[in-house]
Amino acid sequence: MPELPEVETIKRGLQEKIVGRKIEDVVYDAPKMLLPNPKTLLASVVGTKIIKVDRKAKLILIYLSNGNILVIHLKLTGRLIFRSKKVLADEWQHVIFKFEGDEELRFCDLRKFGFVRLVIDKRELGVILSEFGPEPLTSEFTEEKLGEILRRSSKPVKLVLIDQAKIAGVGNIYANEALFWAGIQPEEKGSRLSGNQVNRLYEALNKVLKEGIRYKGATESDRAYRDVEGNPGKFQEHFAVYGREGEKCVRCGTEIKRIKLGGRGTFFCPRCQTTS
DNA sequence: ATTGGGACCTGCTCGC
DNA sequence: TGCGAGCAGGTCCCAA
Repeated sequence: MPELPEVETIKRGLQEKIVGRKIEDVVYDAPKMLLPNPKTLLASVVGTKIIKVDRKAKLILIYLSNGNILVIHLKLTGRLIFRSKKVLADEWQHVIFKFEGDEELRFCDLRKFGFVRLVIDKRELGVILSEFGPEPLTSEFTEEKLGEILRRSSKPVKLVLIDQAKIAGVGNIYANEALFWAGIQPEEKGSRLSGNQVNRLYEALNKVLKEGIRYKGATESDRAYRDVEGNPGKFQEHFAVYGREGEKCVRCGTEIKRIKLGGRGTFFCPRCQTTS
């Protein structure tokens, strides 16, 4: 579910709500979501204060006063919802961080693929983060860099975009949308893109990621992404191709097609998106 | 070396 | 109405 814009929206919400709070307790009913294991994690977390919240790729990073860091991945259906302890339980809540005072943070996840991982220090965190490619919307990610990444890849361009080791944070929705706005067919090999296509793809990626953030993420179904207040995003109202198989292209009216690439649904306009 | 499939889980939607 | 197949925003692991 959550891709860069969704996780960024959650990060911003958490910065506002949980920084400075002291964690009084952690309760859970899904031990597999706590890494390396619940005992170790609880021992290091209970009693600490939250110093800082950050994001890298699709990971939420929560820095604690004892130097440890919590790394959270929401996978497909994870949510982090900040509530008063008095509010009725949320659907699928499995790990709850209880703060001193009236509030708590609920990690909800229908499919339980998500996890909270205890990371000991910045050195260990560095090892984890070094696996990721450049972060879009930062100075690390230039058009030249994107061109270099694509040139080195014989895979379909869409698979390059969602490969976290190559580019951080882009997932299925934003890859589909960016390729539409760039006018590139998803199966085209990265190495075959022209300079002009690379330029368009760079601009399109920036455009859709920024829009995703502006609309506070995309919520496709009622069991998917929510922000920290439990509200859905709005970017799904602006999808050009994702989930629109059989509907008309917003640009030329041609029917949107759906194929499978790397096992995942891939949507595109057969007329607007070409293979050069 | 790439690629394809299954696994991890749960629940909704669609076709028969 | 019931039932099975297919699908879902992510990622890891193994086999061909």
